[in-house]
Amino acid sequence: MCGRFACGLAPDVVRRLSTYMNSQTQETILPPYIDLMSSIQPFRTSWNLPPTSTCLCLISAKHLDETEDSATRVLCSMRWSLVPHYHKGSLNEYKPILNNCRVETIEEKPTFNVPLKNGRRCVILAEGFYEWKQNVPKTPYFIYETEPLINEKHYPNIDTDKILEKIDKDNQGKLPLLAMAGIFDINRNCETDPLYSCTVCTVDASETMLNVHVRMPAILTTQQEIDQWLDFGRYDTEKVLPLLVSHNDIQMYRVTPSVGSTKTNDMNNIRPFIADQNNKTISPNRNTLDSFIIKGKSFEEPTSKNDNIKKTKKTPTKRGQSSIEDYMFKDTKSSRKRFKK
DNA sequence: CCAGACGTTGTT
DNA sequence: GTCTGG
DNA sequence: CCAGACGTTGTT
DNA sequence: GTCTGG
Repeated sequence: MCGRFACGLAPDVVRRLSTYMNSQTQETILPPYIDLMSSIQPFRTSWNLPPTSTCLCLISAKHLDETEDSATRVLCSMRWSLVPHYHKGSLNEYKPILNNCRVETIEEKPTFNVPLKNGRRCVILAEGFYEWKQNVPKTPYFIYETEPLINEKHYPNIDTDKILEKIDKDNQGKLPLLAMAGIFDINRNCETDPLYSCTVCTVDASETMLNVHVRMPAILTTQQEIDQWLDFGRYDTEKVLPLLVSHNDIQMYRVTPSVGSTKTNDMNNIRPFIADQNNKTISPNRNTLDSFIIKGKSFEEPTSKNDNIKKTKKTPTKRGQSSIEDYMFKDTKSSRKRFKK
């Protein structure tokens, strides 16, 4: 499932990271950014985005301009939590919080199938998402595909070029972005007309994800998958729904319990978190990853009777030799797996 | 015909 | 327990 | 998703 | 808007 995520990168950075090769023209294109939520609730960079907040996503440009080719992409902001096209009245009068939609039943639910028939598919961009393991006390994890930048000196409020340089150098050019498949709709009855809102498609948890939860977002992993998911002109529903499968090429670590409150929206949320012997919080404030390692703390799973969580093997950490990998769940198997219903 | 629903999650 | 706000 | 509130009256 | 139930 996906009920909270992080996107602390400025729209301009996300835009630059969304540079793509147009499959029709073979041109490298920097997509335009269109803040569709500017008059309602403009996108704000945050490491703690809950349902109903404004997020960033990619859609086909043809949704906004009929004359555009459907392979052309646009980066835009939308409300996360679908407000269906049929809803009448104000935004807040719509009670169900539709932040997720189940892939298994997407075609039998009118709320999702109608936008789907209109090709309203989007890709919601995040550095990673959070999941609370439902033990006592419940413990939050940050789940991601590519390691995010976790040195606050580098973003969000610095020069875009410098961040890109940093990603290129420290992240081997891998993009610290997760592409979650989503459905969006347009509501023209609200006083906030038109309202663009989206929902994250969910699938059964993959092996790695099962450490924490039984559902997970459908993640798109290649430019080809993103191309097909977005290009409703060339790929119909039947062709693209099979793209939405459990994905196992993810990593995760525990994060601070303070991520529970949406008031806490700083970068500490996506740093590895370690509890002390009494399971009390060691505040990650001002700590960099290195300072955890220097304290010699290991990644400890909370234990409880019902817990069958896998423990990561712990090797004593030496100063200066440890890396973020010491705090991760590791994948051992292939990146993809299909799970039968 | 009109009225009313239209959803996911987790938990029991 | 249930709703609202973020 | 989680956290936090959940209320009225009269008076300053 | 569109489907289901009465």
